[in-house]
Amino acid sequence: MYSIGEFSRISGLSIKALRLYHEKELLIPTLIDDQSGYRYYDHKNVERARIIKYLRDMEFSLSDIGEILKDANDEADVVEFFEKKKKEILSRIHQQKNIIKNLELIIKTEKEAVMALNHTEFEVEEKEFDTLLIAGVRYKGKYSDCGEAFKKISKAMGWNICGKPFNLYYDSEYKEEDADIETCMPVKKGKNVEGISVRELPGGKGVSLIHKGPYEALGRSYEKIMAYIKGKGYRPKLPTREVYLKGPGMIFKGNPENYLTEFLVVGIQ
Amino acid sequence: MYSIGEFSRISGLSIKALRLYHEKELLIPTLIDDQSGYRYYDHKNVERARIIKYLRDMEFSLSDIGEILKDANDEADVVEFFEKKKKEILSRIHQQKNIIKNLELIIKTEKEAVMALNHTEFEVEEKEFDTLLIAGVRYKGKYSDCGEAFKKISKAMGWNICGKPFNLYYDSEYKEEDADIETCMPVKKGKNVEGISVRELPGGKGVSLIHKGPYEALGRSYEKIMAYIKGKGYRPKLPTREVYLKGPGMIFKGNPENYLTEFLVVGIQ
DNA sequence: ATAAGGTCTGCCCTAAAGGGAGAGTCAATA
DNA sequence: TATTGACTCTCCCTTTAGGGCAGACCTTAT
Repeated sequence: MYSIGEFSRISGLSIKALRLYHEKELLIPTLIDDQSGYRYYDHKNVERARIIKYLRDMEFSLSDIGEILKDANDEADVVEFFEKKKKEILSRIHQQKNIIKNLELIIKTEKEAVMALNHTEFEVEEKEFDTLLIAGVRYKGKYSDCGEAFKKISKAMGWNICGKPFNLYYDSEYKEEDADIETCMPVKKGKNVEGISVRELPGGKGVSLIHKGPYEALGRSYEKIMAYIKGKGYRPKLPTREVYLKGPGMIFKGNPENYLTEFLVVGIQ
Repeated sequence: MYSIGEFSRISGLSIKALRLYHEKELLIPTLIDDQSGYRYYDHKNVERARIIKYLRDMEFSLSDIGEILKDANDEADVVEFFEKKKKEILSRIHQQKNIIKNLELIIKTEKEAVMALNHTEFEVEEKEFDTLLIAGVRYKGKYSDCGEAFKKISKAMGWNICGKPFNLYYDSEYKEEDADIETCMPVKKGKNVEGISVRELPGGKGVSLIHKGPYEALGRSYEKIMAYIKGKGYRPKLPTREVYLKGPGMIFKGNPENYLTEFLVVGIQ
């Protein structure tokens, strides 16, 4: 006969747990002293304690364990409990993996933004651009309409999206209203659906300038890149691109002073 | 201005949750009517509610969310929270995968036992046996000593074990005490360690008989297989094998009437 | 006898709400 | 204006599997 402390050391279950299991009638001491109320356990309890501990380690609830111990005398009878538990855990894992995907998306976005902030001088650069598969929605309207277009593309393309969102501007002049805009996202694959065109955007030689700061001040950087192009005698090809490297995030609006936008004129001659 | 019910529909948070978030000062209504105590929300609360819901979906605790909303104004500031959360979830997934492994082990064992119970007639069969890589512990003693030997092998071989445990009997006669026994488990790979020999067990033509019932009654099946061998004029080769297809399980002792043991005499001539 | 240490019950605490009681409030209708 | 029905308020209890603590009681050794 073991006192509760000894039995706790034997079974690896805490005293509190043993008292709880007694209360829930999962593990009833062999003897309870009438006078003192002391619980005494013997070797027959060891086996049952081992089973309970094992099932707790498998994360069965106490009520499940109660049912298992009540209904089952043989491993064969618990298989259905185990199958059910397995399914539960698998679906839990699935859910957690989705969360991780979401977390990683934001982590990655931020890391890239920090890299961009650290490693560029925000000067005009000439670069070679690859052809890019994109999903785009083209419309005439205002810049601010692009939010809705992004939502539409996100919904339609889901996990196929593989890069930063951007706008293509088809007007050769600056237009406040009624501008000819195509809102785009790079994709791995995808099909044309109502209003969304999936196609290749040609690459080639181009110039790039990263703009740091609020969107209201984009004009200055626009002038700068155009002045560079003119200075070099290039003839810019439409559409121009505006890539939103870092803007208002999925969670916070963020500080507009840290927004990063990349102007691209691809296909200079 | 929205009442709590309207705001609940807008934000997708339950009324109970909104009241809780108010109490925890995570989401404070724009106006609280002095007379009635009614909470009123406006559009400025919508954004914060969206963030809170998003973070709850990522399974952040309310206190974490409080810290995030207090300390951070920008996505960049939350990256460390996200990294930490990601680590937590990954370790949780790891743990759950281990549980699943354990569950599957028992499920598989039981399914195989059920198959064995259904598909054999418990008659002597002649079969061809493959060579088997095993880890074995050899000793002189009683049958009941094998439990400890199995524990030793399990501990040393871990996840390399790939089949049912069995004993090899090297005595040509039945011995109660001081029998020459080798306790074995099939393994995928492994090295000789103190007391455990990892090697190939030769296969070949052999006879098999499955015994259903308690170990005490093994004698009858032993006689049966020996009678068969004698009747065919085979000369049995030592050691004989006793494979424990289903015995007392990891959880329950089970019903001995359903224990399954396979006798094998491999290498008949 | 006394002291030390073990054990008892009972109460409160955790996280994130959900459920319900009983009272008060708002808005529309008769 | 009165009433009705739908909302909302606060307060309290419940969930899980125990942990922590207080004050009382018990066992065992010296």
